[in-house]
Amino acid sequence: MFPPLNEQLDIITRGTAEIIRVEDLERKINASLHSNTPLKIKLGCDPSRPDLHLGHSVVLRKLRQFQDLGHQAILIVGDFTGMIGDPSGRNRTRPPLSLKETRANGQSYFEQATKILSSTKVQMLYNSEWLGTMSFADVTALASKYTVARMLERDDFERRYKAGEPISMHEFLYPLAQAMDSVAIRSDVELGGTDQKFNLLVGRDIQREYGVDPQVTITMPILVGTDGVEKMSKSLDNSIGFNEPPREIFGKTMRIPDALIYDYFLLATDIPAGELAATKLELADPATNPSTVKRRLARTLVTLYHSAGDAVNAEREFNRMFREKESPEEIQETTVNAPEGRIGIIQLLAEAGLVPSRNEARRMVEQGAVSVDGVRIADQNAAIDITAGVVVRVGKRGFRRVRPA
RNA sequence: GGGCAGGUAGCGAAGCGGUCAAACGCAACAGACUGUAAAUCUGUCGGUCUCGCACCUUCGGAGGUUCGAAUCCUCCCCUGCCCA
Repeated sequence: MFPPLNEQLDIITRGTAEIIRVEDLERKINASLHSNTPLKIKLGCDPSRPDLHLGHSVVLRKLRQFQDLGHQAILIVGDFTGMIGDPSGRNRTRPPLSLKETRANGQSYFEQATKILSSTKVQMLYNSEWLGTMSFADVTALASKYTVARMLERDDFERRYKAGEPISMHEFLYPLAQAMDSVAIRSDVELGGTDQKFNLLVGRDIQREYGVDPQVTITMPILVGTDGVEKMSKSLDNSIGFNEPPREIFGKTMRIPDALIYDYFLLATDIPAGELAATKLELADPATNPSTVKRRLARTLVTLYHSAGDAVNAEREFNRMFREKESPEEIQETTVNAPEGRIGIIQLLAEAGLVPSRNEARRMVEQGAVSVDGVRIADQNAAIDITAGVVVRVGKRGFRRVRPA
């Protein structure tokens, strides 16, 4: 039922950043073939950030490949650590979650992840199940198996330590907690981004300490965000989410720097190797207009998360807005109070929710970013007649259809 | 427990009694140019209006001194380093 070793290795190796160690992987695959049992492939999920984006898809896609080879995918929801939160002074962006929230987020994670994963060969577990029952003595015993010096090997810790930035004790516990997950489920392989390398390796060491055959760690390259600089992340606002509407996925993709086109094809789509190579050549050819390749990428991504039909529509919409410079077909509507049908432009922008403050509205008008029904409004005191309903635009992408209340 | 150094707008970082809504850099936003790319140039970047060198709310928190405080004092909270 499983493909032969070489075939498996070929697929598993493709696109990875690092495999530690390949010999272990071969050994495990052979054992799996021999006993006809699937390998357990672990992937940790962060329930505090339940919106999946293309960055997550890199590693999920790899997991999917394991599933297709007949192996068992195991998603570990880090609800236990999620409930503790992150009380370290610097990072208050991770408020503790309630049990209910972590379950809801876990469920949402699952729904999104199965846009890529096969929903049949996947198991989802919450790590509070085993971490929550550990006593302080258990934790101490676990902590005794790792040294501070080794913890400080982690780039992130080392940097912060040298820079005099705070590191809370519990942060040292996180890698150990993750490692306990690997012990608990006896994972054969753990997947993660290259930024997770340290944590994954701790898993190996701790498994060994607890008499479990150490997992193979496979790291995948980090997908750069739409800004072309930082790693893709929702909080940096440079991500493209699974759940975003077709138009957004298409538009955001078109806005990525050209240099990223190939990486996105490589890491975030599943186009065949041959096509990938052709795309590389195409991009290297000075006669190619990168925007045509980028359009193809955008269509591919929309198709992946929605449908081919949605991709066509999204592109048409895109052309309409930016090539023909017209308003989009569907615009969010609001109503605004306008005695006698007229309203000041500043008031209008503010009430329609197109700007966060009236000062911002003034600035936008001043800078020539505002138009009503396609006509630029340069006067802050302009009174707009909205009795018939108007389309108000701020900047490149802020549209709103406004009618009198 | 003791000593020292710090906590300023999204981030980094000046300011150290008035001319501070607070220099500068990054990020962000808008305009021009484009392929809604990048790069570049220009402008903006706490809030309100009667748009003024106006008013209101900000410089870890709470009080206080002063005509006047981000700047001085007191207490508290938080961070780093050193000593114990």
